[in-house]
Formats: sequence, structure tokens, C-alpha cells
Amino acid sequence: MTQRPIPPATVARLPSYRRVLMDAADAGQRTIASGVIAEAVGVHPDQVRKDLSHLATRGTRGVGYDVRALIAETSSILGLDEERTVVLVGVGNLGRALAAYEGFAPQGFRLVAVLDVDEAVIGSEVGGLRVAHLDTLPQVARREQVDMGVVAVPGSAAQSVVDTMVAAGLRTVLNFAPVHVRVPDDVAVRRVDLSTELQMLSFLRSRMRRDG
Amino acid sequence: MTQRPIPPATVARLPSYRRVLMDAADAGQRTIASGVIAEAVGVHPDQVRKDLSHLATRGTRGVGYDVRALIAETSSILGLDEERTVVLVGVGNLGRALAAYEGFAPQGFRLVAVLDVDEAVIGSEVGGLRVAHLDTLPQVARREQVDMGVVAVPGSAAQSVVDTMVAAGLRTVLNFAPVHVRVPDDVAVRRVDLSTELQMLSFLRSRMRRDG
DNA sequence: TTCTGTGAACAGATTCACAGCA
DNA sequence: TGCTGTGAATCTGTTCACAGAA
Repeated sequence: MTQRPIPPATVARLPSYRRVLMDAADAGQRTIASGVIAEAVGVHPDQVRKDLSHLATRGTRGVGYDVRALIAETSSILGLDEERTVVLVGVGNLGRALAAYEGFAPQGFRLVAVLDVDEAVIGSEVGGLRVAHLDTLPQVARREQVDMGVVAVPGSAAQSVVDTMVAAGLRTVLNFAPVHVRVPDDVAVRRVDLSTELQMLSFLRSRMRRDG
Repeated sequence: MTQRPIPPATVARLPSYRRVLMDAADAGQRTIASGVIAEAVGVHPDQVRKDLSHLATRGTRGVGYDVRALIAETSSILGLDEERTVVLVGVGNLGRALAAYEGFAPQGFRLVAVLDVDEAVIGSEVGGLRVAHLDTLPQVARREQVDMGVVAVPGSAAQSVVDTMVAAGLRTVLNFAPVHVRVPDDVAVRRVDLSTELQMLSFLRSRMRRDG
């Protein structure tokens, strides 16, 4: 099953396609056309077909794609057929919300630990787990074979937390702090920054006034 | 001050540049080189210079860029010199965290209302505001001249909430629900989806194992 | 010598156009 | 006729290479 690499832009759309496919499966549909997926996801049908052409699953002309086959293949590509263990660091407002987030489990992400350095929150219960000290990360990481780290600490602490994660062997990090963190080449970081999103919307708002 | 359009990819980086610039200003620096910004943000210096070449502010060879001038211009471009009013819909875990988010105010975003449809939460206090019914959005939007809507409701309710926002005159929406929403051409939507981010990291994790 | 500014080369992603099978 | 599959054309963004001012 050697396959040519899938473009990052395509990978970024696979989770959306997959969600639509699962909805279709729930609705009892066995096949689905590129145009239907496109409509639901908000892209051109051409784009969907080009994206799906990178997969092994082929569609049937005049009919569409096999829903179950596409779900299976996208899940496999995204690594969702094996459980991913996640550790969350930072129990502020955002950290609490993330720990309670219902979207983890359905996709196979299992939160195994919630850590912080503030003695005031250590020992309290968040998202069904008891908050432990960040210092215990190495043990937790080894014991639970942790895959991913989620960083929900202030910007000033983010680099040091990520360094600790990397040292503990984590190789993927989701960073909610509004700063860029340096990591070795074999570690992947994605940043989600609410403030950046708001500012980009603000830009679009300003531009609208001028155009209209 | 007629200016040629700034590429979206550049706009997406301006908030990060701006943050670095503000840190530099706080540290008392009057000028900054592209390489320093690049290092802090995690891009190539070439990229920074190309991006800044779309602005009116010019750098000085051998020295760098004027920090204050760049802050002023990026703020203006991003529309951060006028206050933006924001309304939040959905008071689940995520909604609560967003309402309490400290990153709103410093960038000039003022949360003016928190809305929901669940009678159980209406009237309670979230982020210093009393939760009101979604039905009051039209009045709130008119009274406060609301610019932006933040959607923190389940996917199944997102389209209807966004329709309500659009009807109330909002023209920019930040959508945390994991679905694509349809809006008229003159409305801008950005989606932030935790689940998509986790799945992309999961993909990178899978690929690493194969490579290494 | 340092660091900006920018045309040119390159790489990646999207859209178009159309051939071809059920 | 409907919908897939894909090369070609286009568009966008990044990186390179280097000229030029302080």
C-alpha cells in the first residue's frame, strides 16, 4: 500500500469531508456524489474530486463514491483507526473548556492527564480527571504512551511547557498560546489563536466598508 | 492613501508581527530588523520583508523598521484603531471560556452581549455579562452597533444562529461549530475547529512513524 | 558591512476543460 | 445523461538572488 504523498491542503479538508460522510452514513446513504460533499463543505466539486483522487478509493461514474469505503480510508489516513492519547497542560478558563470538550472522544482522542503548576488547582477535578503537577509529565507520558500535547497556558509559559513535552517524548503539540514556539524538526506544532482570528475578521470588516 | 490590496497570506501573519512589535516597544526598542521579527514568528526574513513591502512604512537599510510606525500601520490595517463590538452566542463550556477570555479587550474587542436559547442559563452571569435570550439579538445589534458574532453552539444549531446574526446585520462571524455555514457574499465567516486541528496532528503523527 | 526592497525563479494549490465510463 | 478522473492553464504564495542605501 505504498502511496504518493497527499498534499497538505487536501489533508486539511479531509476532516470536513469525513464529517459529511459520517452524516451521510447515519442517514443511510451508501453512495455520495462529489457535488453533494462540496455543497456541504463549501468548496467546488472539482476540488473534492481532485482531493479524493489522491486516495485509493475510486468513485463510480454516474453514481458517486462509496460512503463506507471513504470513511474507512480517510480515518486510516488521519490515523483515527488507532486511539490517540492526549495530555492537556494549563487549567485556566480555556483549559477547563478543552478538558470538557465533547469532541475528543468521538474521534478517538482520549484525554489521559490534565496538568498545571499552580498548587491552587492541583488535585481538583477537571474533565473527569484529577489535575496533577506538570513535573509528572515524564512518568505519565511513559506510562500512557502519550501521543499529543495540548498547551493552554499563557504565552509567557508556552515555550517552557513545550520544551517539557518534547523532553517527555511527545511529538505533536496543539498550541493555544499566542506565541510561536521552537521545537526540533521531528516535532509537529499547530497553533490555534483566537486573537489572530478576530483580527483577521476585523481586517475583512474594515475592507468591506471601503468596498461597499 | 489608496493602496493596492494586501495578500490574504500576508494579512494572516500581521497579527503575529504586531505582537512581536508590541513586545519590542515594551522593551524600549525603537527599531527592529526583519530577521528579528522572523526569528520570533518562525518564518524566513525574506517573507517578513516581502510582507512589509505591502505596507506604506519603509525600513531603513542597515538599521531596520521603525517599531512605532509599524505598530500604528498594522493596527490600522487590521482595523484595531476603532473598537469592535462582539456578541457571543452559546453558553456551553466553550462559550464560557470565550466569554472569560482575556485576549478580547487588549486588542480592542469589546464583548457586549452573551446569548443563548436555554432558559436554564439565561439570566446567569458569564464573563461579567448577564446571559440574554437569542431573540434579543436584533435589539442588541442595533443598540450597540455590533460588528462581530462568535458562534459557540453545537453544529446542529450553528446555521440557524448564523442566519439570525446575518438578519440582525452582523457582517463578520467567528464559528467554533464543526460545520460549514452558508452566508451571503457580503458576510465573512472564519471557522475554528478543534477537532480538525487534532485530526491534522494525528495525520502528521502517523506519517512520522512511517518516515522515521 | 548590514539590512532593505524587489524582480525572477520556483513550488503549490485551484480552477478549467474535457475525455470516458456506468 | 450524470458524474468521475485528470492533464493543462491559471493563480497565489514562497524562496532566491542581488542591487542599493545608510
